[in-house]
Amino acid sequence: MSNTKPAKENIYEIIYEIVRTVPKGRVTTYGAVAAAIGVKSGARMVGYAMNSCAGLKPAVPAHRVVNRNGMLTGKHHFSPPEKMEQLLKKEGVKVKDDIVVDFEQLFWDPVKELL
DNA sequence: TACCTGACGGGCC
DNA sequence: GGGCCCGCCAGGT
Repeated sequence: MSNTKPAKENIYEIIYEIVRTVPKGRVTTYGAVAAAIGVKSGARMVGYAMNSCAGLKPAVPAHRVVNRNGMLTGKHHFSPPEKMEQLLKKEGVKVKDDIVVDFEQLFWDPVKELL
């Protein structure tokens, strides 16, 4: 059937695809990705998907995904956790105190781009 | 099988 | 203006 909504089995793949669509030097939020997949208030699910993307190929730039406050809440899930801010800094994103500097300026809305 | 936790967000008091 | 609570979905124990 013309399922306008993808099977929940693809939800994770959709999330990974969107996260991979984030350009280098930019960052997005869980809520933005959740809204992009059509799951409102599903930010939790997005974060959970990130945890499942560890060691997944192709690699998902989960380090470009931060919470609404621009804080690297999921850095503790990296190995080592410093890898997250290291990658961000390496891409030109300034991170201080586990928070993305000028986050709103580097914020990249997948919904806006996908539209 | 059922309960609880978990990378969050938003609304309400 | 700040703090607290609830809601979402899935996976693990």
